[in-house]
Amino acid sequence: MTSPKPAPDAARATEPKGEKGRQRVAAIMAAGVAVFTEKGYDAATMTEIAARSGTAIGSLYRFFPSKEALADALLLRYALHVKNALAEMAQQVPDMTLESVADSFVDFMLVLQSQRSFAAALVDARGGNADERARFRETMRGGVADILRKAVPGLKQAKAKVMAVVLIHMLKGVVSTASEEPAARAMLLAEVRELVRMYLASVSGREK
Amino acid sequence: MTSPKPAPDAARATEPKGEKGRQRVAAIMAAGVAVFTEKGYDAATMTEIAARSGTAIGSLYRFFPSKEALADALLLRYALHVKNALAEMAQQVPDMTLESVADSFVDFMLVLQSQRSFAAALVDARGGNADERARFRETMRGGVADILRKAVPGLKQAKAKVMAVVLIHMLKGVVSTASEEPAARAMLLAEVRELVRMYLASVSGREK
Amino acid sequence: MTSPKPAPDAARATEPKGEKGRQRVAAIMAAGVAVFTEKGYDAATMTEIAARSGTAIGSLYRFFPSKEALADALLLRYALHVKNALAEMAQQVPDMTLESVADSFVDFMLVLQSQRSFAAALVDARGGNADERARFRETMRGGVADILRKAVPGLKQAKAKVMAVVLIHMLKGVVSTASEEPAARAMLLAEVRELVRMYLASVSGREK
Amino acid sequence: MTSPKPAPDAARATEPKGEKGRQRVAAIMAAGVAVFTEKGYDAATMTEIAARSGTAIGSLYRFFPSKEALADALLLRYALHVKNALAEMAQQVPDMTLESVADSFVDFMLVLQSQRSFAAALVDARGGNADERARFRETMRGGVADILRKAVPGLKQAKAKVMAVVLIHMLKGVVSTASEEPAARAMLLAEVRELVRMYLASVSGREK
DNA sequence: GATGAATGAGGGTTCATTCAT
DNA sequence: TATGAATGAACCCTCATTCAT
Repeated sequence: MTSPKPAPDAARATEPKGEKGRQRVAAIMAAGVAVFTEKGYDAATMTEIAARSGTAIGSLYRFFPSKEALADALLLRYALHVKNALAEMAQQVPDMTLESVADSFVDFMLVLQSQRSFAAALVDARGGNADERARFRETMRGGVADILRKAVPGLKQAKAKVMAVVLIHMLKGVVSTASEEPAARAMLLAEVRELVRMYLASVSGREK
Repeated sequence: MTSPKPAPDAARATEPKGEKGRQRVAAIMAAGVAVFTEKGYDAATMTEIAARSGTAIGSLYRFFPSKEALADALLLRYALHVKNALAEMAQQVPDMTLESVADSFVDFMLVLQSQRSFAAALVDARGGNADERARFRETMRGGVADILRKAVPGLKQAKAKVMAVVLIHMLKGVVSTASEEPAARAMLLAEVRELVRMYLASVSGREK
Repeated sequence: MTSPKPAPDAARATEPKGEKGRQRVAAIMAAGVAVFTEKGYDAATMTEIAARSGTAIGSLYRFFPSKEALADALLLRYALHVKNALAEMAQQVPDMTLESVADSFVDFMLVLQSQRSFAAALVDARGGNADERARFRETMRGGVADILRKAVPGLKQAKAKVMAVVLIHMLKGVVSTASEEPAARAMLLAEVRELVRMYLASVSGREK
Repeated sequence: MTSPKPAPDAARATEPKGEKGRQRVAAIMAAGVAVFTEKGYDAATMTEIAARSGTAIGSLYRFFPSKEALADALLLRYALHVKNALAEMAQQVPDMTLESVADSFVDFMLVLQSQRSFAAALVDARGGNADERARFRETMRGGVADILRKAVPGLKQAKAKVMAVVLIHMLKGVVSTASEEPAARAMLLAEVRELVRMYLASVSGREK
């Protein structure tokens, strides 16, 4: 299911030869995440991404043939990251209480954090390829739904899917807290944590 | 706290003289909402907004001295709208059960719906002035917190504020459902409704 | 047959309102002819055309929304010019000897001259829209064929068409002479003149 | 008159050492002809020429220090080709009738055909060095003029030169036919053939 | 010598904003 | 005051050419 060529045309040139190339690509992607996050897809300029990554504009285009291709590659990488993290989490679910699962979800978002906020700029906005965005959403929902079904025995597939959507949305709130003041932020996180626990607990009861 | 000049420089020229001027401004704002919603802040062009509102580009600039000013004015008007709606809701809270309050919140978002999706283009994205966006957020949070404190006697100010932030985030999920298929959407809405009820109910118990 | 909107999308904005606009368009077209002639379609730059016509680049694009549109408009105008000139010539043919007709063809090219050499840059090269080029060629061939049939009674349609193609090609030679030294040029023109006469005379004999 | 270094700076590095180098150069030139023909001088890219010839871009630049140098070298080679062909033809002229000579000219163009159409991309367009183009033209004219003087005894040098120019132009028409439909093309070729015969015959009479 | 990654000037095009009419 | 033609900075992207390996 995880083919070696994940995205046919997303990042045509993301496979540099030498070590140097890899570093360059990494620098570009880092700068891309930064700029897309700060400015959003439209307002981000390839020139700035090039400058911030210490790359000549021409070089940037050698690795990513278009702005959209760069956004897609970034999104794809993030999607893979998330997918793996969710898969890993899924394996540990059997040994966890429902509460720990809830907390794990929140922690999961906290870890993604910075990367996540950039994803918001690309996924929720008009950034990059629409298919790529849809694919990403599906990956995320599927992964979360899987975990839910393992955490809550007897949970029906359809119900899990719906819950996943709602849960993911709630978790996005975790990321939003980043822009709050530290004091307020701590309280917000605690509140979200509580809410997520409550949500999971409630299903367990309802689905029983 | 609410000074008579809510937005210092948001819409410097929004005070037209005659009836005609008011119509102009209304037409421009309507077109602005439409175009910003469809294309997002960056991709929206002043030229199109002018065209759609039947206004000459020069006239548009007489009323709104910049693209950002237009976005700010739109946001401000929306904020007022929301503020009033929340205030109205606040008055009815005393006679309502907690459950009805929860439902009202969801219905409130469903009513905003279309306007809301445009706000997303401006608030959550980088559209317009940052201060204006912050002000909007504060208005929203304050209004919701007020309602919460009326609905849940004994709820502390600080707690109410935190809950408001979380609740608002949850409610944004209502708007997101607009992009889902009808069938899935109905289920999602029901789920969110349930969650909001649960959230309010839980506080009532806890805070007691 | 000559509809008021000759080319549906060739020069969308070539109809300026005021006298000033007309002057501007004229200046742009003149500069366009000059630059396309000197550099050829590909090497010509919109920036230079703008500069030479004393127009800001943005203004140039108001009148001609793309480089191709400009080339097409130029070609269209030239085609119209040629069409009219040929039509006019056709009317005079009945009263002319075959020799005068031959000379008229040559003179016709001499008059076009400068315009013609630019057309070469657009018609014979890859300049502008392919359809536009094909249309132009057909116009030219049709016009010349008509004249031939009037000048040579009994000339069959098919034969006239073939002759037109050959004749047009010969006449292009008239334009090429422009790059020769004056002395050599005069001789060349005389030679071509003679050849054209001979060509027409020969058909008269053959077709008789 | 024909110095051993015909083109001072045309192809500075066209003298490879080993057999391998010669193959390289041949491959590059072949690819150059192909790409220039297909795309025209401007649209042709050095990268594509390198790729099609299986050469690294760096190597291509070792042999041909610039795009213009490559075009010039190609043109030079073509000029030599034409020169030889004309010289060969010149030797056979004494035993030929004027009609056969005329036909030979047409056949000559038909043989060049493909190569010729590429030359058009370079000679008639702005490809490569202007001097190189002038030199090529002179070569062609001289060769044709020589043949004419052998074919038509008593033909004066100056007259031969003028005729050569006209004749060459007519012959270019042969190449243009390539873009016509087969049926039309055959008729066109026949017509041109007839015209060339007529032209040569006419001089014989006049110059007598 | 061969290679191809790196460079950056320059090209076509858009659009927020201004200002003469 | 209303208008919309005019402006030009800035954007995305290409490609001839260089040079470190």
